[in-house]
Amino acid sequence: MAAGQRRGADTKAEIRRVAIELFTERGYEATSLREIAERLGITKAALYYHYSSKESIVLSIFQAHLDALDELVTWAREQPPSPELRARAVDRMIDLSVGSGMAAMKFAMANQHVVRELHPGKGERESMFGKLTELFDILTGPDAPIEETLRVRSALLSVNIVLMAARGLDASETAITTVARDIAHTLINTKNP
Amino acid sequence: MAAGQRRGADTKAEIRRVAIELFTERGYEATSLREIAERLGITKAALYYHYSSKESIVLSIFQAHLDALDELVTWAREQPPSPELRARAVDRMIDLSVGSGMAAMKFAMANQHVVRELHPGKGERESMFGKLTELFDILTGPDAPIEETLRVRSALLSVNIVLMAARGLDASETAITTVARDIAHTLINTKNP
Amino acid sequence: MAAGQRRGADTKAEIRRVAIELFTERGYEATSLREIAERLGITKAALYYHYSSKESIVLSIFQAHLDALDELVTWAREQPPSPELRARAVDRMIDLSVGSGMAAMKFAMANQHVVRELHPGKGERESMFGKLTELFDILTGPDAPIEETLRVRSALLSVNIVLMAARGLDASETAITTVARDIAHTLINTKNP
Amino acid sequence: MAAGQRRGADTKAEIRRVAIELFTERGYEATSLREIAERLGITKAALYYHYSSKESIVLSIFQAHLDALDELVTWAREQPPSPELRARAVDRMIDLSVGSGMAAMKFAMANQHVVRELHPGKGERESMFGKLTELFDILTGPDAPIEETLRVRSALLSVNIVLMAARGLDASETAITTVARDIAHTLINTKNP
DNA sequence: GATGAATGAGTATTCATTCAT
DNA sequence: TATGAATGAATACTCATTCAT
Repeated sequence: MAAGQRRGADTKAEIRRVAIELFTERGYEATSLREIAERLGITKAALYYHYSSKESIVLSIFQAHLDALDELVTWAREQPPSPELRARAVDRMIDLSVGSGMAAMKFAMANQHVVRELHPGKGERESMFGKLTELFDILTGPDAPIEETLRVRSALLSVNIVLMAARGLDASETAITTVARDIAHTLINTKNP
Repeated sequence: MAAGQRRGADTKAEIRRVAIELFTERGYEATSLREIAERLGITKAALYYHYSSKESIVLSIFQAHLDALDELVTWAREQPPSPELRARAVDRMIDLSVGSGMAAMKFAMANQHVVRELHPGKGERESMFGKLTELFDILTGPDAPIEETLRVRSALLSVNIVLMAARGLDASETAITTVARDIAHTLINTKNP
Repeated sequence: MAAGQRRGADTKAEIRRVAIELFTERGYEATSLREIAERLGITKAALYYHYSSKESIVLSIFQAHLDALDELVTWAREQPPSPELRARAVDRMIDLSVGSGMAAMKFAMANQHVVRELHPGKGERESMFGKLTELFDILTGPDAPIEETLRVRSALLSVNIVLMAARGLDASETAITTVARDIAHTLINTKNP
Repeated sequence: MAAGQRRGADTKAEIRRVAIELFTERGYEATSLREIAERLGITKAALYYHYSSKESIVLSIFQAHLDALDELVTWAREQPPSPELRARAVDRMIDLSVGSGMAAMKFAMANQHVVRELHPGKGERESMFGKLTELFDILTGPDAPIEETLRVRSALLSVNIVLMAARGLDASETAITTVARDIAHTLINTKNP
């Protein structure tokens, strides 16, 4: 009984925090809004006061990451094709995963099909995978040998693999990105044997 | 009239085929048994004739992969610690992903939390992640520097990253495993700079 | 800062106007207070400053109409039974539907079950249908043949049918009441063939 | 506990029966599927086994009526414009309201906005109001005086008014249609005074 | 080897309403 | 005169599962 503004803290941010945690741990569909609400000690209806849908929570988690990726793609598109472009792109890609980007990254890996269907803006190209693909294509032309293509793409995804490797290991964020950077640079500098 | 034995083909296998496809594309929870049944032109109840639960379908998809991993771990455990152990383990790991193993692999990546909770046998150690962790630990002792640990683990997971890189690219299985092998060996042979 | 007294116009009347419009078009239950508030550019809570409940909005729309009907019934009750009573009652009934009465009428037709449950005063007799029934009974005694009863009642409801007929036709209020009056008088002057 | 086919009777028809009753009495939105299920002694999920949505229940109630109206319109469209066309159309219109048509009619009056949004087939013209309008237009050309138009339309709707008049009166279906027919014919034969 | 009919527990979402500010 | 933040109860709908036939 009795409604009104009870919690002083930023409820919206709290929701995001708990949601990303549960979505990542147990999966998006396997996490119900009831669970999120319960864990926060609020009602489901309160969630809806702050977010208009389950999907909109995900979007709010992802928007910053998506924008950053966008900026990276735009930047890459404008670079003249040079031997160092790959190296710099790879570095910037890894930079996306620091701080809050890391959480977004983990969420994305744990919920690939959700991310795949997440078109925050208007069209197709707006999706995460659309943007990644564009970046891939900028760094390896269409007639590069498949092995090279795969290696360069893998370099850009190096954080992902290290993140998987780090599960259960409590490695610091620094350790993770350091190794990822290392791997990435190794990959783009290796020629096929 | 005369219901029963309609489809001569192996219905059980058909179910598995469709299920793995949908589970991988749209996610385990996001795929309902109704969808699987509809796509096969049978009823939900018929699914239950062949499989006792949704989870048991997943298990049937995974069992072979799990057994193979088990065998690999057992083998590794018995090897004397030698410099080539890592190389041979990495190769065997990649061998797990050929043929039907590849589908299992993809499913696992798309549904990590499902796999994490899948204990076909009795205890904790029986889970996929439990086994992987054991393998990890065999190849890098507990006092290896974190960077080395991460790199070796990443090597063992190289197929995963190449699989992610290959999305939308129609690379052949051979191309994928070749690159994965390449990456893996590069990783275990690189010393920290 | 400085919240409060923003809209000079009569907010209460504005609410009533929008509410009756939406209630009539989309139905009472199908119209949420959120929609009304949004269309007015105010908050739901503001609605509650002006009206104590959703039902009370309806009541405020209806009260005048109900009072007028009340007066008509009281008047009819006191008339000596004469051959012209029906004619005059029918005319007064149609007079109820001019001006703001027309909107109330349309609302009532579109939301019959809401009106049926609307007892602004105390008892049963206070409801719109209770009052109408009383009027019906005054004009046709209990032993009139059913056909006559139906015809007289229909005469009293003639505006309703013309209103239904006029949908999508932009007929003037005058045209509508003229035809209704016409029909009503025809009905009470026709004997069963 | 224990599922399976418990009720011998035609559950689908039972659902329709109870639904139309409640929808008409209390309104479509004001009637929940829970209420319908409870009154039938089944679960909500059982409703969904038989009908795919709340709307589809309404459609199943309405389809026959809609088809009959369609046939009437088609017939009217093909008739040569003759003085008797109106009379015959009006009669056929009233015929639509006998038997199960009467229930559909009552439902339609009590839930006008639901019916208005019910497009069972493809386009706009498929809606109940679209069809009615077409019939209206066939019987009164576009340049008929508004009074005549209203009167003819009212004639076609005569059952509706008598139905409203009959509320609380337990008049037989025959009495209702007889009076409606009477009124209708009176209306189309009256010239403006 | 399969189906038709059902269930119980759950899901995301919406609504009218409240109240401290 | 209003609003921001919340609630409790409901809603339509879906899902994995069951079992008699």
